[in-house]
Amino acid sequence: MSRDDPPRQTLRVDRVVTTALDVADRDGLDGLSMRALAQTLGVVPMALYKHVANKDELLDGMVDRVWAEVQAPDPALGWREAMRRRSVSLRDALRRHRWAVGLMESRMRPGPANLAQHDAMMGCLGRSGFSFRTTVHVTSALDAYVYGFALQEKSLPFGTPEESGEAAAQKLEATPPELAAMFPHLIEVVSELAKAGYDYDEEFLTGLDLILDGVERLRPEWASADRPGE
Amino acid sequence: MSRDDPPRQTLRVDRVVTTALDVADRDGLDGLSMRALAQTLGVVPMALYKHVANKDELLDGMVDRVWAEVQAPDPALGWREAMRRRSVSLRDALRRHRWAVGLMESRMRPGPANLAQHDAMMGCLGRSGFSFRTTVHVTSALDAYVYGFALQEKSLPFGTPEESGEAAAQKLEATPPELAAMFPHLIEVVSELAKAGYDYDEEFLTGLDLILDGVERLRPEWASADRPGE
DNA sequence: ACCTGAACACCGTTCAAGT
DNA sequence: ACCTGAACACCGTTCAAGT
Repeated sequence: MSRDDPPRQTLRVDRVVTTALDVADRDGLDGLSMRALAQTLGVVPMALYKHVANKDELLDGMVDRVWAEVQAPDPALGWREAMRRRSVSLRDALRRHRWAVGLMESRMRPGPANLAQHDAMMGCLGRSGFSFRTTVHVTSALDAYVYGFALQEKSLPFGTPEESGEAAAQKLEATPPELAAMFPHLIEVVSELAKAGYDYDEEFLTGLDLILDGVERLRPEWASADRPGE
Repeated sequence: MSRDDPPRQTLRVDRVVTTALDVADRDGLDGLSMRALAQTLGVVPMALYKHVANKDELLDGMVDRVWAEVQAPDPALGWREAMRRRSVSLRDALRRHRWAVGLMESRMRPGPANLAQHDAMMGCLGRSGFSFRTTVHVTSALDAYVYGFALQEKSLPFGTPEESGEAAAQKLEATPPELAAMFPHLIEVVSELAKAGYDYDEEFLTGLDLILDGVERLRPEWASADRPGE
């Protein structure tokens, strides 16, 4: 645990993690090898192992960086707006770092930013009158939704509604008629999408608000004041 | 495209994919190397390449097997029960094949079972009076939720509520007091969980029903008969 | 205190042969 | 038609050595 003796040391670890994020953002998780990272840093692969114990510890550090980018819920906004913004912020972070989606909840040693983020969630909901049980339900439902949405979004031909409409149209055109005949309902929806385009932002917010509506009904009545004030 | 000339051929591919599923279920996606798979099949690694073009095509086949395990929505049940059961079925499949969570929607060439499943979704919702827009919203919200839930569940110390309560208790005990002081709300929730345990099934269904409630309100009024009958 | 080079046990995949 | 062996360009990581 010689983590905090010489300040230069910490600085180096930071640089390694920062560069690792850059590499993963650009080349994906597959493109992030210890060797490739070392080369980007202008150093021999083995030099990295003075700063991180192994690749897993590097990933821990990277994931906590992403957590640090997520805006904590602000109780001053009222629980609903606070949850809404933090969910949007989490999705945004996962869009900036697509490689992270599958890793955010799977780390066995959650970092400080991760803990702080979850503590803020619990605090915000508890203060707003949610019971322990309901707090857990809300967190579970919201997080599942955001992770799942990010997971789907990650691999789809992303971009503007126009671009995704275009992609749907091409897919449609490339579909042989005998296949189209087998899946008429799917074809119908895809051709609607080809015309109308697909707006991920709008889609995300629709589902998010749908869940928040549901959460509202889980809330105990005695905490009916929507504004904070403890 | 010599996929269907000799029946022996197809049989072999099936066996390769089946075995690959077994290996991945047991050893995870990391444990599934072409070399390990070959060894399990009692064959030299290169022999596999007569049956699948490459590892990616193998994964395509594996993912479609998982899709085939997912119960298609049955319009005879009414849209709500149909959606509910298919969501539960999808989660179950993802629990049996934890390696699949990140792959279900990321394949560029969706297989027949995948297409059939999505066609059934669109058909069921369309028949129940959902507009094109709403059909897309419902599918997006439900799927995001199921994938995200499965993603979280995948890595958590799974098992019975008692086991997860136990795990929470241990985590709590291992937390140094100065860390606990920094995250009081989180600690509070975890200690509640340690007492009460965490029931994943109940949690999943709570969120699912919350979303289905929300979907109900998205439905056009003119389709108010809840039973099918086209 | 930090960096290096050689080495080990792995990957997916190509290519030229074997039967 | 199917299987094989050797090889190539990669992995993460250990270990002994260098400065």
